[in-house]
Parts: sequence; structure tokens; C-alpha cells
Amino acid sequence: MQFDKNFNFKDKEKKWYQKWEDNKIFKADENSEKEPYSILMPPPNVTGMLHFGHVLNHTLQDLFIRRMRMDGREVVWFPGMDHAGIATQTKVEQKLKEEGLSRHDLGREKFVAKVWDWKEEYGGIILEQLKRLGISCDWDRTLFTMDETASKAVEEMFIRLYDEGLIYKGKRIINWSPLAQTALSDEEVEFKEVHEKLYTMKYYFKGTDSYLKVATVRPETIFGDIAVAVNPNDIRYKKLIGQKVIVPLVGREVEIIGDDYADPEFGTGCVKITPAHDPNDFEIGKRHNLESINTINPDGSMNELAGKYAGLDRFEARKLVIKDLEESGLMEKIDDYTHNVGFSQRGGEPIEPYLSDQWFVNMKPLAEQALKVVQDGEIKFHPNHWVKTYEHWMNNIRDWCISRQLWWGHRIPVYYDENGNHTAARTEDEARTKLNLSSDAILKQDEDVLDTWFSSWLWPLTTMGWFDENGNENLDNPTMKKFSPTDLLVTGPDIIFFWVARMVMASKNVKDEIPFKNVYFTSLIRDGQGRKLSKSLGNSPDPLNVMDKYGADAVRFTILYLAPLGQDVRMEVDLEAQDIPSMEVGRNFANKLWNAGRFLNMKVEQFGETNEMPLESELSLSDKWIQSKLHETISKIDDCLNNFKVTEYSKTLYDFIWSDYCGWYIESLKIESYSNTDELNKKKLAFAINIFNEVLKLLHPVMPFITEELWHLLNKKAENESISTQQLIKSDDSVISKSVIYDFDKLMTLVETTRSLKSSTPSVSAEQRLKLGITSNEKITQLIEDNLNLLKELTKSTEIILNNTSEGISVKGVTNFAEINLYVGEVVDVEQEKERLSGEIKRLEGQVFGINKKLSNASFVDNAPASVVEMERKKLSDMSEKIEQLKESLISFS
RNA sequence: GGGCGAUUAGCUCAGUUGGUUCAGAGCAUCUGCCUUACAAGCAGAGGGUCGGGAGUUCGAGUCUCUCAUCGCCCACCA
Repeated sequence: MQFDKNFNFKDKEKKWYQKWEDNKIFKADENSEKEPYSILMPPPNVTGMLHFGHVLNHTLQDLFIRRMRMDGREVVWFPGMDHAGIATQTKVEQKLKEEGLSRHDLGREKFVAKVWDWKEEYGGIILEQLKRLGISCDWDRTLFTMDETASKAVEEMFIRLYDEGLIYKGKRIINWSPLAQTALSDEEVEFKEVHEKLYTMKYYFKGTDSYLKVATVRPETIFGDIAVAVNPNDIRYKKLIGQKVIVPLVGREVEIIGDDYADPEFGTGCVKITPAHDPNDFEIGKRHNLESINTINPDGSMNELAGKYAGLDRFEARKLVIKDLEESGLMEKIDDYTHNVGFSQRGGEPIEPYLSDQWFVNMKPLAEQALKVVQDGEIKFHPNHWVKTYEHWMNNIRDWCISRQLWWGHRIPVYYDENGNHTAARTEDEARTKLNLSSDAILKQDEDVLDTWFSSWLWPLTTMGWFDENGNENLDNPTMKKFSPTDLLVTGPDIIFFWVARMVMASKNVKDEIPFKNVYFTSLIRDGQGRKLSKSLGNSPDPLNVMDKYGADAVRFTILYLAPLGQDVRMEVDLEAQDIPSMEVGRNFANKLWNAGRFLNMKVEQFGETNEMPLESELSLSDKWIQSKLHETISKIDDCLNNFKVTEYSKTLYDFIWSDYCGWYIESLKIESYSNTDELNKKKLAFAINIFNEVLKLLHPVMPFITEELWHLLNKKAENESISTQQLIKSDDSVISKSVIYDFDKLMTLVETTRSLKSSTPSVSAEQRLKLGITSNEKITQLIEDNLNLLKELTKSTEIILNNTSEGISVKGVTNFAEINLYVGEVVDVEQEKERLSGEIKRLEGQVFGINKKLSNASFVDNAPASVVEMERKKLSDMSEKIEQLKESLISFS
């Protein structure tokens, strides 16, 4: 192995991932003695393709998984995939369509077989794509929601809830997707504001010229009209209740009924009642024992009850109905109208409220327990404010429509006898027994399948083997015992109801246990205009392209660096180039790290290797400083990760590596090495690499590939070893020396002040070596003397005069502990220097004024803590001294 | 209509319990450097009355109220 000029991530990512898999790094052992740590992967859709939401989500999970693995835990990450009923069925149906076939041409069995074929061939691309990210799942445990063990669980759950009376069948208005031709749950419907028209039609009283004005946005539903409602307290219409009016175009007479639902303030105060096509109307219909007339087909076209409009799509029919109403003088008026309409979350088409028989889960009893564990803090949300959203939903929960008129999915285990009696059962025989039927009775299984989320909500149970391959239940199996409940769930807040809440319900119901202890809700990734990155908008570059360009490590790092907890991430997107330019942050950081490694390697080649560390007495201030900073950093990182502050975690490491290690420590190391013996340099280098190794370990969870490569290169490790299994060191307070940090900080300030002086003096270049005078107290003077060479080189000085009394032309800078004279020779621009000094004096005097004001305020001095007052006094005297020094300097120029 | 979140430098965002180093970082901009780890870099500089207003306090970016703007979720009167 050798050090390339750049990290060749393309080859190395592939190589190391292979090694990790070969060496079973990700394999979890439920029999281990180690403390467990577990995460369930939110199963991506089998039809899914990698997007940036996945990247963020899985980077986060991998961060915690890898971190805990290195922290001595027995770690498991359960991967898997979701069968995605509608999406997958649609995909395969589309393919069939290209061959001129429909699923009905094949029949149920053949079609489902076809879907399985599709799954084997194309399904699971997403999991391969995720591997590019470097995620460390225990792939041997991969579960598909249609696998036998998972399907068995679904069946069992259904039967148990059925037997408990929590699952029931009901005729209700549900959300119908005309595109997928199936019912949807309330959660699968998105409401959007649309601009439409409000049509006011004339409903004549029979044989008269008078009519009621009735408004609707959906004139095509008049064929289902069964009544007109008015408010019983509405004096305009009160007396008309019980009379009949004629539905325009249809000719049917319908009764005027009184119902509070009709709002006298809205429109004309009269509302047509169409129970089959509107949930509110359905309720009214139930109250008044009205008939429901369904006039729309499952595909969204009008049925034969719509007369001449039969066969037309509902929106086409609407246009015609409007035209006919206008032509026959039955349209009173048309107004602009803005309201909300439900759209299918998946298909995007308008949802049709549709009256049909469906299966529901009674959610209230399940919600109670699930609400409690979150309110009690047994399950913690990060950020916490999602608890309120969760509570609101749980408190207003509605029954869950779980039946889908699809073929791809878990078929509902309900059997009907010839009289339509039904029961849920594992086998036909069991059904016959439950229904008290003879053993030769003919049964029919329900045609519908279950909502995909009905398998997803069992994920915590099925991934851990609730049922084994033989169909036996085992809630006490070793995996469950070891890893349940899981420690962390990372997911988007958009599926808090779909999934998170329901998993809690299922686990409490089945096992009386919470499924996870912490839920981390990720941010949404948005483009430069604040739009969510999404496939349908087409505003997301392919993460694979971005990874090709910057490397997986860079993408992982950047996305963590930019993704604060609980807030969305905005990233400028260049679609043409399939690029996200801000990924440069991560790439540059990786490059910085790589070059630090190269530098250390170069020095090893120069000085040689040793395992021997320098003696305590041989350590320089900078050595001790970086050691202190390392332990400070470790402690801070611990804190960040314990509190899920991943952005701060990455920033902390970024700053430590870039500024502390590379900016100051390596630079100091270089300078000091010139005057050390080779033998000492060799040991000091071992020390430096030691620190670097710890840095690599800290960074490994977010940048696994480059850290693995560097660790191998610098430590000459065998390929079957991995940094992944190295243990992190704990932060040791006794290593952190406040005085060392204080001292080094003083040196840094001196260096920075000198550099600033130089750069603000036009006649002097940064490289030009000048004489430097520093005047300070005894302690600082001693510090400078001890580190004279280091300071001389960092400031690029010819010499440093302490307690300076030198003559000559100098520019002056002051810190709050020292006075610096930079001897610039004859060339200094006097006027400019005077201006600079005056400006500085003015700035300080402003501050002094403020402090004086504070200190002369009796209530401040009396009420503020003594330490604060003392601080202000010290500040005042420091600044006054500075001002004096600068003024002296100003005088010397006059 | 109800709830949640946001508003700090040109842009993206940090700012933990109100009090030194609190007004910060990165990017962008400007100036100077190809210094033998790194120009994907180094050194330096400019830039903000912390959305408006009021209040609590000796003291507010930080706490309270209010207004404004933006985003999200839930509900859904034809």
C-alpha cells in the first residue's frame, strides 16, 4: 500500500466495503456479553431509488451504529425492504400494458407471480445503492415485508385484532383512488388548495316557476342527489322543509330536509345531499334514512345512472353537465371558488369519496397505550416538539382503513360462507370451525389485500423473528431478548402517523413493550428555492452521481454538517451538472485530512518508525496542548452525540482537525522538528500519529472509507483488520490542562496580532522577516522565552526582543496582555499608521465609555454578582492601559 | 379554523442555564502569498442596531407578550 497524492475514493470505497463484508464486521451476535445497541432501518420501497432523504437518513443511522460499535457495544442494524403495494403493482401493470395486457388478463395468481419475478429482477436496487454510502447493516438479517415470517405475522395480527373486535368491516365513504382503483387511508390523502368554480343551480318546485338556489362545486354529482338540506333555524327556508324540488337535468323529485349541517351563512343556505359521494352528505343521509345512489364507477367514470353522461370521466361529465344546465336555463350563476381538494399522495390524482365495504381497525384502544409511553417519556422524540403533533393525532385518531383492492400484498385472512357470514382464520378448516360449519362447507376468501403499512407497523416484531421459518411464534427468541427494544429509530416526520405511531401501537399490543427508546426525526432536504428535493419535481440530482464526484465520505460528512436537528436543510442544486456544489465542504475536508496523513507519512519516511513515546519531559507545549484539545474534543463529541446534535459533532471534529491539528499543531511540529534530534523526532512523530489515530476513530462513523484507508496506511495494518472494531478512548479530564491551553492560547494571540500588524502595513509582506519586540508581564515573558523559537518562526521574525526597549521605527499592536512592536524600518507610511492607531483608540474608547456607564450605575454594582462587576473593572483597566500604550505610540509619530 | 417551527453578515446556518473571549462559523467578496502535507491550500480584511414593537431585569440574540413575514402538519361548509 502506498500514499497517493489524492484519496482515490472510487477504488477504495469499493475495496473497503468488500473487506468489511468479507470480514463480517457488521455481523451481530445475540449471544454476546456486550451491551446491545440496535436500530431498525426504515424499510425502503422495493421500487425505490436512492434519493437525498435516504442519504441523510442512513448516514445518521450509520453514524450511531459505527460509533456504538467502536464504543464497545454489540451492535445490530436490521435492514429490509417494503413490498409497497400500490407502487409495485402499478409498476408491473404498466409493464403489462406495454404488452397490451391487463392484470385481469393474467388472473390473480399469475399476476402475483409476475410481481415476484419483477421483484427478483429489479427489486432491491435501493439496497445496493445504499451500500455505496458505506452503511454497516447486518445484511444477513435483511427482511422483506412479503417474506414468509413477516407474512405470517401480518396474518396473525389481523386475526387477533379481528377476534378482539378491533378489526371490523363497514360500509363507509372512503378515499378512493381512481387511478389505482383501491381504497386509501386518510393518511394517504393530501389536501391542496385549488381554484374552481361554485355553480349555483335551480331546483324548481314542481309545477311552479319558483325554485331553490343550490350551490355545488361538483355539478356532475346531481345524479346522486337524494335531498336538499336547509338549516331548520333558517327563517328563509324553515317552512319549506318537507316540500319537494326537482333535481335539474335529472328530473327526480327530492325532499327538502332540515339539518344543522346546512350553514345559512354559506352560499344560498341550501345544500344538495349526495350521500354516496360526500362524507358529510353520507352522515346526513344516515341521520335522515336516505338512500345512497352511487353514480360513479371505480375508474372515475360516470355509471349508467348518469344517463347520457354514462361512461364519461367525472370531469368530462362535469363540463357537459354545466353546458346543459346553462343551455336549459337551470344554472343560476357561476362564481370563483377556492377550496381544498384531496389528492392521492401516490398517484397525484383527485381522490373520489366513495361508498364501499372496507375493513377498518378501531384505533382508539390502541392509541391510548401508545400515547402514554410517549407522554411518560419512555419513548423520547428528538426534537421533542414532535410530541405535540403525536399527541394531537392520537387524541383525534380515526379508524384506519386497511383493505386495498389490489392483488399485490397480504391477502386478508377472512373467509365467508354462502350466507355471507365471515371470520378471520389461519386456514379454511379453522374458519369452518369458527363459523360452526361442516367440514365440506364451501368458503370464499376475501379478495382484498392489506394496506402496506399493516405489515410495516409490525417491523420491530418481524425483523426480530416474532415468527420463525416454521411459522411458530417466539417472542422470547434470543434476538428479541438481546436487542429489543431498539435504541434508536431514524425517520422523517412525514411518516410519524403512517409508521412511527402505529409501530408503537403494535408493539404495545403484541408484546406490551415499546419498540424503540428514541426517535430521531430527520430534516427535509430542500433546494435553493426551498422546495423539497423530490422525484416528481425533478429537482434532485442522483446521489450516486454526486457520490461519484465527491466521494461517499464527503457526501456523508457534508450532509451531517449541514443538517441541524429539527430544521430543514437547504442546498443549492445544479441539475444540469447533477451536482450539489456545497458538497465541496466535505470534499475539501477529506482532502485536508488526507494531506495531514500524507504529511505524517512523509515524516515517518524521514525519521523512521517507533512504538516508543516521548517522555513527559520531552513533550513541548504544543504537544501537551494538542493532547488537551483532543480530550476536550472527545468530551464535547460525547455530549453532542448523547443529545443527537450531529451537526455540532461534525463541526467540532472539523474545527479540531482543520484548525487545531493541522493549523497549529502540525505547523508547530514542523518548526520544532528542525531543532530536535532525529531520535526525539521519531518519538514525537509516533506521538503525533497516536493523536491522529484517535482523530480517525472519532471521524470514522461519519467518514468510514478515508479513515479506514489512512489508519491502514499509517499503522501498516493487515487488510483483515479494521478501524471499525477499534475501541474509542474515553475523555480523560486529567489529561486536559487548563494552563497549557491558556498558555498556548496566548502564543496564538501573539502570532495572530503580529500577522495582522504585518498585513496592515502595506510596505511589509507576510514573509518578510522583521524584528519583533514584545513587552508583557513576567509570566508571559517567561512563556515566550520558553517558546522563543516557535514564536519566532510562526511570526516570521528575525529576532524577538523581550521587555522591549529597542529604538527604531515600529508599528504597534496591543493585546490585553502584551504590547507588540513590529520594526518595519524606514518605509512605514506615517499618516496611515497614525490613522490606524487613532481608529483603534477610538474603538477602545467607545468600549470604555460603555463600561464606565455600567460601573457608574449603582443598581448594576449593587445587584450584579461581584464576579461580574469585578470582570467589568478588569476589562476597564485592561482597556485603559491599552489606550495609553496606543496613545504613546501615536505621539511618537507626531 | 387549530397546532408546530423559523426569522442573526450578501448566502447557508451556530449561538446550551440571561453576564468575560457574544455578536460567531462556513461559503461568497476584497488584499497578499504556488511557504517542500494540502491553491480542494495559507495569511489577512471588510460586512449584522440578532424581523418590528412592548415588557421583565442592574443587564436580553437568549425570558414574556404582541405584530409581521415564511414554511410545515392537522381539520375540511356545499
